Order: sequence, then structure tokens, then C-alpha cells
Amino acid sequence: MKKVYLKDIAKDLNVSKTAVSLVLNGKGNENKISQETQQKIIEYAKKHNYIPNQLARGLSRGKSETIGLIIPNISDTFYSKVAGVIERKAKENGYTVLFSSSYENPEKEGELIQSMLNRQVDGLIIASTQQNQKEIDFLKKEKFPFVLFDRHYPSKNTDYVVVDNYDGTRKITEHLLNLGRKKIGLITLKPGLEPIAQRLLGYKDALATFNIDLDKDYIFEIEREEYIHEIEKAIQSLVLGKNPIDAIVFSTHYLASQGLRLLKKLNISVPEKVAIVSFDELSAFDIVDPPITSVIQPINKIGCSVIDILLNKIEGISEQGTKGIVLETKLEIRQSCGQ
Amino acid sequence: MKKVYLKDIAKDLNVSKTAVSLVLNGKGNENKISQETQQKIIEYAKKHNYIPNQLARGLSRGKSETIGLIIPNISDTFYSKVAGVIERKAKENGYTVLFSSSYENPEKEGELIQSMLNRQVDGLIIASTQQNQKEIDFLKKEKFPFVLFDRHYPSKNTDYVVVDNYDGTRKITEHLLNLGRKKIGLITLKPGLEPIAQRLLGYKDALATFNIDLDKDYIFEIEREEYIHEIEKAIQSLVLGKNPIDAIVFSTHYLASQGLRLLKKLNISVPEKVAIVSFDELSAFDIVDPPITSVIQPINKIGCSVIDILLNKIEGISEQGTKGIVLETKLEIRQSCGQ
DNA sequence: AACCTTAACTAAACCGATTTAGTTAAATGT
DNA sequence: ACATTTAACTAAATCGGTTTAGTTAAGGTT
Repeated sequence: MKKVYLKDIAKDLNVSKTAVSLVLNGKGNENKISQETQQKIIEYAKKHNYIPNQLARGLSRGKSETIGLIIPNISDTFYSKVAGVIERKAKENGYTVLFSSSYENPEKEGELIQSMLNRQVDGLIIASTQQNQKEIDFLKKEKFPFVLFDRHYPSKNTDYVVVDNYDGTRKITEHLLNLGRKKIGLITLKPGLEPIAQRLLGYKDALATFNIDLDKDYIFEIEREEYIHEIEKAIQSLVLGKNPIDAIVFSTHYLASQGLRLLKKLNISVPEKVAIVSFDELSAFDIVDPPITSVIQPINKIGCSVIDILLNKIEGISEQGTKGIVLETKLEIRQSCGQ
Repeated sequence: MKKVYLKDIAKDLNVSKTAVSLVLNGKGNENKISQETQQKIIEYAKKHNYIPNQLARGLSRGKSETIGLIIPNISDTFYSKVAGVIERKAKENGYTVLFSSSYENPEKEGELIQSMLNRQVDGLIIASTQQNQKEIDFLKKEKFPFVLFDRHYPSKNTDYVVVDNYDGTRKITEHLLNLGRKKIGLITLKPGLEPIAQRLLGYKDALATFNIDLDKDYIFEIEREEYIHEIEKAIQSLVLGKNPIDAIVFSTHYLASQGLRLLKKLNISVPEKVAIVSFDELSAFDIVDPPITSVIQPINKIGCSVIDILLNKIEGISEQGTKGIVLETKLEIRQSCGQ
């Protein structure tokens, strides 16, 4: 069973490559290829299991039916879940997805964008490190279809889909405040990323609303790469310091789970002594000890919105302007704050 | 800043496309292009940020520097983690990865294989549904580079990387038996997949070693798609039936977490009343209530082995025969079985 | 009978690279 | 002084499709 090409079909059926190509692309009628000819071409192709070479097709069409997905880390459950829905939706629309992790490295992200472009992807989906102004500007200038998600460039006019990070953190912080907790620590990442900055703001504003003075010693901004180490110091300081807290807000799921791990190690009872809440969650957060109150992100909606916008851009349906979508998070109350 | 092509460089520098191509591919010396010419080509390319069109390159070379990854579900933490290491290693070697989820659907898997092939991937990595003999045979016949992982076709002579599923389940079951548990249920998936069959075997043999008769009523084989529903029935029957068990072996991480969720709902104390163990884990298994004893899979090793074998195949370094790797799992004892 | 349509096709250019098979002019050998 | 080698290139074919710009023959007009 040798591989068959367009020209083989053409030769065997005594027609031109043009005819074969047109027919197999469903343009037989509009190009007045007779029914018999169409019939035999289609039959032959089916019988010999002809599949067009996408590289050739892509090269000549200038379109590859591929979209590029650039995320910080495919192993992170949040991104892998979003990737899942993006891939499914993309496939449903005839696109395959090329993915790469940037590992939060701006240069790497830049290279990935370039690499995806030279692979002729038709569009890009990026959860950016937010340090690639240059590449983003380039994409904009070239009017290349792309959508940012999770993190966007607030100062730039691009398509994006994010969640309301400010509101999410505010909700969990206020939940703690409503339950009477007053000394609330925050363990978050070093700022730099917009969502992280927003989460800090949400925390601060929640405290302000309850007329609680901000205590700088209660806020720990951790280096991502070092989070295992640094969080230990943070927890110790918060819990065993001179002015111990009675609640902690964690700004990501992995900070929360690692935090809980350490609280357990230190034999701090949660929620009796310290209540905890998390922005974003792991699927097991409802069965950990104690189940962790979190705000959860609408993963499915994120993925669907991203693909919708991107495909519209690619297929040029909606030319007009850019679209920014901010989705709401949902507070999931569990037992990590007492009841 | 218009996009520059090979021919632009050639024209602007008054040299041939051939020269430019050779030089930029590092074949300048072996083709005796003078140093000055090489110099100016390289400079020009750098200055104008020339990046070759991979579709064109792929088409003419018959190689795309892309590998295809077909897995059941990118959202599953096991696969997303393996995908992470595969992607990283692939990138290190100059390859990009195209991924698609089969959602355990054999036809879809077949289509994905075809789709990847016509996209001219240089190699395939497949965690197969094990129902695609035809496609696998086809790949073998064509001597197309591919590696199976997680699930392979034991009767076929292919490259693969799997873990010792039999031994893993045996280890967790024996762990329960060593702690004096005698009435051990098994909640697993409907057989069909080799790893699942092996896990059943491991369970059975562990019981046999301890001279415990197999009780068919203790084994529940669940339909994956319906697992949320069916596991509830299984748990109820095991725990509340006429002959209640004192331990449960779960054959996947999601069965284990859902199982624990239900046991909590029924107020069954774990491990006092029922001990549980899991094949494979979630990252939060050490902080759930109670922490779940599991056998864990060497994710990094799996990914590395897969890429190693595949790249060797693609680059034709080791022609001789096929390579099957069976990796050991590791028993992680936590509190879900008492101590 | 000359002219115009139209149905049914096709030749050849093109996409942007790689690569084979030369060519040319200078240097070297005898 | 002529043949041979070599350094330094290049023209053109090729990869496998898509697409533009025709061509040809039959049928319809006037």
C-alpha cells in the first residue's frame, strides 16, 4: 500500500492535478467539473486512502490549520485543563494544536512565539509572562490573530480572556473577615504578573472595607522558583512570630497546598488556629484535611471563549476591534475557615 | 519590517539561494563557500531576523522537526505531567510537539494518527487505547518511528515504556495484607486496557500469596465514562453490604479520590473501618484526609525514556530491533491504612 | 456562417525552502 | 603549454499541494 499523492490520482485517472485538487476540496461544482469525473476522483481517493500533505497544503495556502498554545507550564493542572478544552474545541473546528511551555521565561516565550510563527500557525493563544511587549506589539502590527488568556497586557489593546482576580481574592478575604478573622496573612508570588498584582489588591481592599489596618509583616511575596523554601519561612514567621495571624490567604493552588502541608507539619490546627483560603484549586481540595475554601476559575468558559475569539479572528468573521473578556470566579466554601 | 525570505537575502547580497541556504544551515564550509560570503550572509540574516519557513523546509526535507503526542486526555494529571517532560526534552532537541487527546476513543485515535502523519510529524508517541492494531501495524510496516507508553500492545514487537502495573498493585495489596486487612475490595476499570488487566492480576496474586480466597463480590469493574455513578454503587455495596470489606484497592488516582469522597460522605472512617490504597496519585494525596498510601509512577523517567527511544529511532542511531522498558513503581506509605 | 457562450477541463506558476548536478575561473601539476 | 584539480559559486529540479489564467469543443444566436 504505497502512499498516494495528488499526481498519482491525476495520472491514474487521466485528469489534471487541478481537477483532483478542486474536487477533493469540494470546489468541483463551482468549477464545473462533471459529476462523473468528480465521482471517480472521490472514489479513487477514498479507496486509496489519499490524505493531503499538510505541509504542502499549508505552504501553498499560507495557512496550516494549526494553532499555537504557549503557556507557562503544561504540567500545571490549571493550564492542562484549559489546554484540554482548547484542544477539544480546536479539533472540532479542524485545527490541531502545537503547544510549548515557557516556564515563565520571557526570552523563551519570545522564541516560542517566533518558532510558532515560522511553523506558520494560523493563530496564537498565549498565557504570557507579560514581559514580551516587543513580540506582542509585533503580532499586533502584523495583525496576526492571537488571544491572550490568564495574563494579558492591560495597557495594550488586544483580545484577551481573564478572570477577575481582584474580585476573587477580595471574596475569599472577605469570607474570612465575615467569619471574624482579623489577622489575615497573605502568601503570594512576587508581583510582576498582573493577576498576582490584582490578587494583592483584592486582599488589601477587602481589609480596608473592614477597616483593618494593613500589616506589612503579614504579606509575603515569594519567588516562584523558590517557593518550597520561601513558603516555609513565611509560614513560620506568620504562625510562630511575635504577632501570629489567625488566617492565611494563598494566591495560588500550589501555594495553598504547600502551605497546608507545612501547617500540618507544624501541628497548627486548621481552621481552629489558622483558617486558610486559596485562589484557584486542585481537584482534591474538597477531600484534603480540612477541605480548602477556594475561589474557582471557570476553566471551561475560559477555554471556550479563547477559542471562539481566536477562530473568529482567524476566519475574519469579526474584524472590528478587540475583545476583552473578564470572567467571574466562584467562591466554594469548604471547612478550612470553620463554619 | 517586512518578512524576509531566502530569495530576498540572495537578491540583496547578489548570491544564489543555494549559497544562502547552505551557509545558514552550517554547511558553508563543507561546500567551500568563502569566509567573506558566509560572513555577510550570516550577518544579513541576523540583522533582518530571518527565520526559515518550517513548512517549506519540512516539505523539501521530508522532515518537520515535529513530534506527535497522542494521549487519552491532556487534562489528566498523569498525562499532563508526562507531556510536560516530553515537551521539555523534545524542545531541548529542537523538536516541537503536536498533541491531541483521544478520549479513549479508538477511532479517534486512529484518525489522530493519520492526521499527525499527514502533518508529517517525524515521530509519534502514543498512549494507546489498545484497539488500533491496524494503525500500529501500519506504522510498523512503514518503519515509522513511534514509541508507545503507559499502554502498549504486548503481542506486538514495538518500542514501549510502561510501568510494572502488576507489581505496583501487588505491592499496595500486600501492604494491606501485611497490616492484617483480610477483606479487601478492588475498585477498578472495566478491563480492556493492559495496565488495568495487570493491576487486577497483581491484586489477585497478592491475595493468593496470603492464601485468601478471591471473593468476586469484592471486585468492581467500572465503566470509565460512568465512574462517578458506578463507584457510588460499588462503595455502597462493599461497605454496607452483607459482608463488608475492611480495605479497598483503587486502581487509578481518580477512582481513589472519588472513592474517598464517597466514604467521607457515608461517614465511614478511614483507615479505622476501611483502609484504602491507590495505584498512582494526585499531588495532594499527602494532604488529603487521611493521606493516601499509593504506588507512584516515575513520571520523569517515563518521559525521558520515551523521548530517548524516539529520538534514537528518528535519527536512526540505533536501528537494531525494538526496546521495551518496564519501570518500577514506588510504594509511598501514608496514613490511609493505619500504621 | 460567423460569433458568442458555456461546460469541462488543463498547463504552468507558485508557496519557500533544500539539494543535485553542474559551471567558471584560477591554481597546480608535469 | 596543456590537462587536471580545486575553490567558489549557481541554475534548476524538487517537495506536494493550490490557484490563476487559459484552452478546447460543443451548443446556441442572429
